[in-house]
Amino acid sequence: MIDSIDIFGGETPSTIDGKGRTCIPAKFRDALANLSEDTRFIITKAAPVDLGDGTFGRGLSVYPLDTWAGIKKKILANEGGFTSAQLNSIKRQIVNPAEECSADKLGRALIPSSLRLHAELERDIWFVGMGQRFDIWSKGTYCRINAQDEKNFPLDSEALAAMGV
Amino acid sequence: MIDSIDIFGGETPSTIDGKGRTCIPAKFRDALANLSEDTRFIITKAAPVDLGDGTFGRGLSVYPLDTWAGIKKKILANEGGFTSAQLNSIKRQIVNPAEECSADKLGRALIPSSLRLHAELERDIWFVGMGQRFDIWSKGTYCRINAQDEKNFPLDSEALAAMGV
DNA sequence: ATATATTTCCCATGCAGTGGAAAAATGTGG
DNA sequence: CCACATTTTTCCACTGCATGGGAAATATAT
Repeated sequence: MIDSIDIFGGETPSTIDGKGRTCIPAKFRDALANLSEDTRFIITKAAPVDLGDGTFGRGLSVYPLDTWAGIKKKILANEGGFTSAQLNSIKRQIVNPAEECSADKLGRALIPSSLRLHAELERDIWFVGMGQRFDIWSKGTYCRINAQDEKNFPLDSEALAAMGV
Repeated sequence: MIDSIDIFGGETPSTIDGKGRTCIPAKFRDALANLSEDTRFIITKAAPVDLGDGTFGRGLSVYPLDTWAGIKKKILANEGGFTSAQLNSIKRQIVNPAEECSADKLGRALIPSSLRLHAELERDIWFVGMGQRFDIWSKGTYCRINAQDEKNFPLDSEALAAMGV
């Protein structure tokens, strides 16, 4: 059973060129085209990941236009029941930085420079399918996140058995 | 689904030159032109942001002429139901400082010196899309706001999950 | 009335973003 | 293992935005 949270999957290494463009992996492009005629998407900041050494790994999240519209609506309607100070903080962190983008005829997209800077994307990057969205990380950051995950929450047989793996 | 609150989006770094001029980012100019033939706008003081150390970050908010007219009308009609002392305070804080501006033929606007001073705009600044308006912050203030947001209300998985992210 | 400061307009320049072509790499089927 | 198709990367040329400076026009002060 494939449902709507299974749209984007898999990890794909890629690169960003000197002008900040990157080739969206073909399977993600196909998934976007599958989902809707409108293949535009929204790029924004991903939730920072605690690297365990007092620093945070920063990356980007990419949503199909409609998916983002739904999320934004929920945030603005404060479905999480936050205080107004918290809600403003959330807006500043992920709603305001969001930018609408699209791929050119060759499947490339320009990552807006402010977001490129935020995620420290220079050359080598990873695309990571996350179900209803996909994330973009610099290679270095993604390596550190993986190492931290392994140390922090090792997947032993117990943990896996609890989920029928 | 794109609606009227999605006009201005994204963060753009820029500068103010020695004459107090700044180039309005092209996408914001386009959005203004899209919205109405009259591309004038209103600049006023933004709501100060608590920086957590007893100080406040001050910036500016920019509204299309029509949008501002609607907001001003609501304020003056006291739709918020404030006491008259509160209402006067609100007027002094954001209605009175408001100034009408426009971009020159090259897309640059002169920020009135009183507002420049209020927001401590010197050289490096950020334009931040906020939906129906956009804000202008000095680079230093904007950095402090972001740092404060992260410290104060980190976007962890819990917070985001509450909103379907 | 004259000097000084402020604002507006225009030009020149550098650089970021856009698009296409083609080479290189990768995957696919025979 | 080879031939072919697709995807990804690199390269180059072009457009348009951003930026700084000079000069004209306007306002303000002396």
